Amino acid sequence: MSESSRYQPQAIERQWQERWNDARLHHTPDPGEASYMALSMFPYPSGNLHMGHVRNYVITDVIARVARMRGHQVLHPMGWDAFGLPAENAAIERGVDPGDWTDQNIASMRSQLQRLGLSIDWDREITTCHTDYYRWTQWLFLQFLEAGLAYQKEATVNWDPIDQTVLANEQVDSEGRSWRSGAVVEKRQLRQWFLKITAYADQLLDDLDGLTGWPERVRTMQANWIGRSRGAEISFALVDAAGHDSGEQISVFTTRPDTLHGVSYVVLAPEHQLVERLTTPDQALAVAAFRDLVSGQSEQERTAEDKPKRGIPIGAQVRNPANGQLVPVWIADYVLAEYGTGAVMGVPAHDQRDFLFARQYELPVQQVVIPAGSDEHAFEGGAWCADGILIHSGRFDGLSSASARDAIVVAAEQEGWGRGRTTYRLRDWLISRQRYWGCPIPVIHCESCGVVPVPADQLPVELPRNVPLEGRGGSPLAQLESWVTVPCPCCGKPARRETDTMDTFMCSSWYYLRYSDAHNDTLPFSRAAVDRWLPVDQYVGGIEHAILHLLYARFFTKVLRDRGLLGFSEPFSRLLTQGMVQGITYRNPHTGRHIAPADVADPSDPRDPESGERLDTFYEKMSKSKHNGVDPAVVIDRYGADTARMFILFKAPPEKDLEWDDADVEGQYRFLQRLWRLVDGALQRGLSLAAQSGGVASDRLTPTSAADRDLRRAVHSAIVAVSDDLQGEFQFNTAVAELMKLSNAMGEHLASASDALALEALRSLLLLLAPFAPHMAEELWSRLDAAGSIHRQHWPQADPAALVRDTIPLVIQVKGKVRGNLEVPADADRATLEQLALNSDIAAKWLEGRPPSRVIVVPGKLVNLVP
RNA sequence: GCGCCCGUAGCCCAAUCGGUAGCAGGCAGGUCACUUAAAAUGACCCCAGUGCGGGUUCGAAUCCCGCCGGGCGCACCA
Repeated sequence: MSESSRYQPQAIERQWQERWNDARLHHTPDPGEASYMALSMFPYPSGNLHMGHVRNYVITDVIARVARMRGHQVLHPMGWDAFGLPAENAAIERGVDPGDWTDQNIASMRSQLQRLGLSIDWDREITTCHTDYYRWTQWLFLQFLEAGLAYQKEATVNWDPIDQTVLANEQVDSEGRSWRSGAVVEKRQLRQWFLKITAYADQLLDDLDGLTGWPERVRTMQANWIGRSRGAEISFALVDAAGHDSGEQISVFTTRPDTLHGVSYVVLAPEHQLVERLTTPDQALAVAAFRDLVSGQSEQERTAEDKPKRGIPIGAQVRNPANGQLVPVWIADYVLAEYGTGAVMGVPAHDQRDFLFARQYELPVQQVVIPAGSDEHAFEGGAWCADGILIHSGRFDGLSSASARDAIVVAAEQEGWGRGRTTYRLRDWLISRQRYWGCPIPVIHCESCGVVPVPADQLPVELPRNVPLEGRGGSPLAQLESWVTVPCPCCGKPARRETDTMDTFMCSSWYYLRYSDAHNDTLPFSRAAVDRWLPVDQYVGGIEHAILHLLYARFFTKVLRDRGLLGFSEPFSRLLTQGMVQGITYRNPHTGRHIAPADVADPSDPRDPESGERLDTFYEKMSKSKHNGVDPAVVIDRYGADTARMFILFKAPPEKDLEWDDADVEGQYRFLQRLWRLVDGALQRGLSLAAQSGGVASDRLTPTSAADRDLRRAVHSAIVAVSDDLQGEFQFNTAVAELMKLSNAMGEHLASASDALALEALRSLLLLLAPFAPHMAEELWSRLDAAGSIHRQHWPQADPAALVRDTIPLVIQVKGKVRGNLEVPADADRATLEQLALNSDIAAKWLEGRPPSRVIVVPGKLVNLVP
């Protein structure tokens, strides 16, 4: 008989974390038949753990723990996405070394993380800014270079004026703002490094169909981003004023070759290379003025949809290859130089943009497609953009749009004026950055030999220390003459190192592979290790990477597969995108100021502490500027990690946003205290799990009383429910609710149950609790004298016999309305159920003696009598 | 503009295949018990008919159509 005790999470959590650590409990086993990799998106080491991190890692931890208990060999690692601008900015602002700053942040975040009781194998920790990691990032870059998938080119690129570097297209949002700094990006012409992601556009798109374990919306977002459209490229021959072919051509891209006979004009992007050459002298001044006007506009202004379309003829004319008709050439602001061929054919009858343009400039509208089974379309509302039947199209008249598209492409190819072509919205990935704190691009520029890769045995190209940083223009490395000048690896003559560093998304595009073989110093990872652990069985992270990181990682995987470095095509089998953690936010609607919750005297009537004005109250993503953040450390200090974990899992389904609520945290804490007292009561009674190695002999589990039976049913239905909630879709919130339900049932029946059944219930409850509240489960397990760590036990199995009921309540409906219940034998067949229902008082009362015209029997559920 | 997701008690959330909307769960609120009192604890109670309007069905939160509200993605991509 032990003394009664109180739940004191601070003491037990610390103690168990140390013991687990000493016992190497979370050490990764050798991979086997049932290998399972659970992975959270690794964090940037800002130095502060926030609630979003906590949610991410707790979710993954529960998944890892359940997988272990189900007998899998589990790899559950963690690392740091450690290159990036915050470290460099800290260096500029405070003069600290970016490497030291980052290492300190990592140390502090690691210890914050460890307080959560995560079952992470820290032996495989990786840090992208350490040479033992980025050496391999460079090595992989050279693989891309060798495969012809990395190249330099002069291009119009996005320049972030705040962060003073270029950005990839994926890193600029639809408003033209940088994903990091929020600044509106500028366009600059620069020579930059690119990875040829477009070479994999088809695979990246087509393989999305196989990613059935991914949220639909992430797949849709990637498909939209890749933006494949199939169509044709068609050449229009230039014709001079005298009517003779000049020998030059304009090539347009269209998805609607079936509308070719309806072309009224051809439009070039104002930046198109041919514009200067084709403009006739009489139009030269006007065209130059128009081009100036357009180039002075931001992309935002230019692509705003409600803006009127503007254009100007350049004086040239071209011949429509399908019907020989001569049409004028224009330039217009709505045509983009970078997409397709930078030129389009104007078909006002069948394209809304062309229609508006033609209206404005009084260009002819020639209808060539009509709705099937109808007369000609009226053009009051706009263009007819759907498919139909061709008219005014010579030999193609009468064909459907779909077959005309094929037929016209065939004709074009045979007659040499066009071909089928597919274009993409996706652009090659711009990976060079003009910043210091990144992975150096391992190439050397030699005047005689050109771009020379740094030989693999000379990797890593180490980032020099003590570089002066002021964050103003140009690559900081370029100023370090002693570092830049090196002998060419080919010819030995003096040459210059590349001074740009890589986009940090390069580092995060392959880190998940490194975990499989984290200490390999001859390769980034061995093929055997990576193929045994990967693809990641369950990946967990925020939706903000739906395109960025997740697209790049998929691209890397496919390239490395084609290089023979790994044997799979997709890196992440299943993806869970967790929702945001939101804090309660108070804002003064007039001043727009955010007020900290601590300064709000009465939350039921929130007032501005200064002016007394009523405040708006809502939930928003936690952030410093809104004063709505909750520090995980404070919560853990007060309630313990188990409460924090339970709350976060319980409060909302994992993929939905979670509203932080202190009262609910309190409630979760109370639940854990209830569990503690429940087990404490069992200890008072003298119960012990010491004698049980594999469980209780089954004959002793045969319930002999109603309380026993109810208890056992509650236990086993909880096992079924929690197991289901953790299978397939993860529903942690309902799983925790099931634990509460079970503890309620145990509170009711445990005292009157036999020792054997009470122990079975306690044992099951703790096993089910273990992934969620690992410290408490372990502590209570040990207090009950059970052998070994609870985290080395098998997940409990439900006994179907315990779920069987003798009788069940049968719902009696009359005309679909519930009119009463009938207690019936659980195994009764349809006919019996029908008879029981018909003979019941309920039937007598509601049918008033008339026999029903129809009887619907749903065994185990209900009987519906339809009069 | 196009596409996708969501809307259930005061609040957060449940509800296999369409089958008793809450003996799923929690928070908040109320009453009572215990206590000198309070906290803690326990027991009980209160609260929606599923955003709105139609339809299909014996039966709809669930399926279909149209609205309203909120969120997200794409957006002059030819």
